[in-house]
Formats: sequence, structure tokens, C-alpha cells
Amino acid sequence: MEENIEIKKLLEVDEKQTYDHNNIDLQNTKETSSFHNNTLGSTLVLSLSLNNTTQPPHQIQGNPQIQIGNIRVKLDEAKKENENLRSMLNLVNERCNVLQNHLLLAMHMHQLSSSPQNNHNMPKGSRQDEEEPILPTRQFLNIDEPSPSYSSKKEGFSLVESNENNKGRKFACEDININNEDSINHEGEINSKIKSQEQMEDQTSKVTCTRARVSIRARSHFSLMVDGCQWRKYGQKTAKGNPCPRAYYRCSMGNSCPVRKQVQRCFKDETIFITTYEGNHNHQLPPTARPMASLTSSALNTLLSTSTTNLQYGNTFIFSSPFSPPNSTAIATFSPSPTCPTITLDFTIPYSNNFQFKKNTSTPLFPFPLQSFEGFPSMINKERKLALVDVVSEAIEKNPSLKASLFEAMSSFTNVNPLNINNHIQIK
DNA sequence: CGGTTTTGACCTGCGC
DNA sequence: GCGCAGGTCAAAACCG
Repeated sequence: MEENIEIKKLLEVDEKQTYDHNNIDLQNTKETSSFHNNTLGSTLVLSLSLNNTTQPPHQIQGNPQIQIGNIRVKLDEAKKENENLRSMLNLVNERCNVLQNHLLLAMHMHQLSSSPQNNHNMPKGSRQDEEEPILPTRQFLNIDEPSPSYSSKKEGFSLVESNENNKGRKFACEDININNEDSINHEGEINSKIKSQEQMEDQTSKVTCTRARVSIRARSHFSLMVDGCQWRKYGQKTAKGNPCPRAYYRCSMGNSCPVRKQVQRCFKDETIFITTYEGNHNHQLPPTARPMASLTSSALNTLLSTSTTNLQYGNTFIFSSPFSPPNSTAIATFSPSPTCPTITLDFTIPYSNNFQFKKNTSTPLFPFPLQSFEGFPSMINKERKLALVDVVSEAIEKNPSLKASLFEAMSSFTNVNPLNINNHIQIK
């Protein structure tokens, strides 16, 4: 118990030091990603360093401050490694989505070739998607390459918006799966096949830029979702049927970035905000923006695959993404508009209550701006850290193998005898 | 002073 | 063609 208090104090000191930075957002980002990955490591290592300094002088090898400095250097290295691992995980997830879409496309093409008459039995909206299996979707928030291996060879194509008189504004319309070079080539083959099929069906049909949107419905006590990007408000309008005005924002992080979003409060429940994203960033994203980018990218992938296969078309279904906040699953709804298909992710519906897939009765309130999401570091406050210490401490204590592994890792990490560590880390 | 917000006017698409 | 609603523009105001 005393050790636990000690750890908390250390965290407070550590937090004070690391948060004293001009660029709060960037610092938060760095701190959060490392914290979640390294909660155990940082906490325990810091505890060790202090304990070492309290030992008799003859047991201390060298200057304690130098030791602390060395430990911090190693800690930074571990943080970097964790960031690399996180990047690799993101890459794997993205490629998984790519493969999934390829499979769906292949199945769809096979279905088309075997029974072309099926098209005529589809509803009007469905056929629209059948004709354009790969929506030239304006991918929301492209995901920057977190690692050198994460090569994003954008083979997107620019299409003038359907309204060509609209001041000639162009949007970079890209296929969603842009992250894998092989996938791009493969995608290109499929695209060409599909396009040739379309041309056979209707030579006069034009490839229009379908404006896909991702709408997120979530609870928040903030009027603006903190998603890591900088937005500039360019308009406000009161929509029909909702006395709450709808605000229009444009991304101000890049020069002429086409990404826009709308934020509107639900007038029936003013804690609910509906944020609609549209467009594709033409600049690098800060780390704080990547979780939302990944989430919406997953949603758009789902939109793509669903519209491709017509599975659950127009229906609601469970949307879950590795980028979704922990313990939260959205109810996804399609709005199959031919000009602007929208997928709405509703995080306000208590998933565990409506769907008996989970016994988890944790609060369904998903408090945007994603306070509970590790990708939004500005929301990681001291209380959360301290709570995490409790959770982690309990987890370590309950799991002897984890404890042993940690000691082993720490001994190699700090060159401290685990047997000595054992005396210092008696958590609870 | 530069960036952001506000707000009325304007543009565009759509239904009748 | 007209009216309506959603979306955007741009000048003025505001702010740090």
C-alpha cells in the first residue's frame, strides 16, 4: 500500500515534468502513447530508481542522478519501440482491411459473372452501388505513415465534383485502400475490370465523385469534438427540424485541405452531438488525429465492403473496429444516398443492453470527445493515471506469471537484481 | 496583426 | 419557374 502511494507520487512528479511543455497537444500525444504502452514500465522503473537512491551509499553504483538519467534514456528507447510496435499494429490492421475488401470484391465479381440478372432484382439504391462497386470515396482522414515501411503510395485520382460549376473545386478522390502497394496494383486490376463492365452496361455513364461521409453520433459535454485536427468554422446554419444550429468546419491544418465536418447538437438530448466528416486530408496528420482517422477509415472500409456486397444494405449492424475506443461498439447505419452515402456510427446506444452479446454492463455513455480513448491524450488526466496504477497494480498482484515476466524484463532493462526489486515492489 | 468566429447573403439542388 | 432547405462565401467583428 505504501508502495502504491509512492508510485502515485512519482507519477505526479513525472507528470509535472513532462507536461511542462509549450506544445501541449504534441506533448500530450507523446506522453499518452507512451503511457499506455509503458504504464507498467515507467511506473515500476521510476519506483526502482527512487528505491535505489534510498539504499545505503555503499550499494549505489555511481551518481544516482546519472542512474536516473540512464534509466530515462532507456525508457525513451522503450517508448520509441512501443511507438514502432503501435505503428506496425496499425499497418497490420489496415492491411487486414485491404485483404478483406479484396475478398469481398472478388466474391462480388464472381457473383456478377455467374448471375448478372441479379442486378435487376436489387432495389434502386442497391443497384447504384452495384454499378460502382468501388466507390471513388473521398477517404476521410488519410492515415499518415507512422513508419518507413508504411508506404502510402497514393494512386488516387482527382475528380471534379459532380457540380463542375462549383468554382472548379476538386477533391482528391482515392480508393480507400491506399496503404499497400500490392493492393493498389491489385485494386487497379479489379477497378479496370469493373469499369470495363460498367462501360459495357452504360457507355454514357460518368464516373462521378461519390461523397462518402462518416457521421459519428456520440455523447459529449463539449460542443466540439477533440479529434486531433484543427478546424476553422466557416458557417453556421439552423437546419429544419432542429433548433440547434449546425456548425460547419473546415480543416485548417493544411493549405486548402478539403476536409470538412459538421457538428450539430441533438435537440432531444443536448448531450449528444452528431459530427459528420467528409473529405480527405492533403497533409500529414498529427498523432492525435490518427485514432479518429483510423476509426473513420475503418467505418468507410465497412461502408465500402457493405455496399459492395449488399449485405445488410440499408440496415443497422454492429460496427467494431480495432480503432474504436475500448469497450465501445457503435451501431452503424447506412444512408444509401447515391450522391453521398453516409455511414453513421452511433456510440450513444448502450450496446451491451440492446444486444446480448456482452455481459459487460459498463456505462454505455461514450463520452466524446473520447475521454476514454487512449488516442486522445489531452483527456488523460492525473486521476486516470492514478486509477490505472490501481488497476495495473492489482493485475500484477493477481497474476504471478505476469509479475515474474515483469521482473525479468525489468532486470534486463535496468540491470537490477530482480530479487532486490521484489522487496521494493510490494504493490498493495 | 493575423487567425478565428459570426452572420447575412448568395448559390445550388430538389421537389412540386 | 418557384420556393425551400442545405451548404458556402465573405465582410465585419472579435480575440489573443
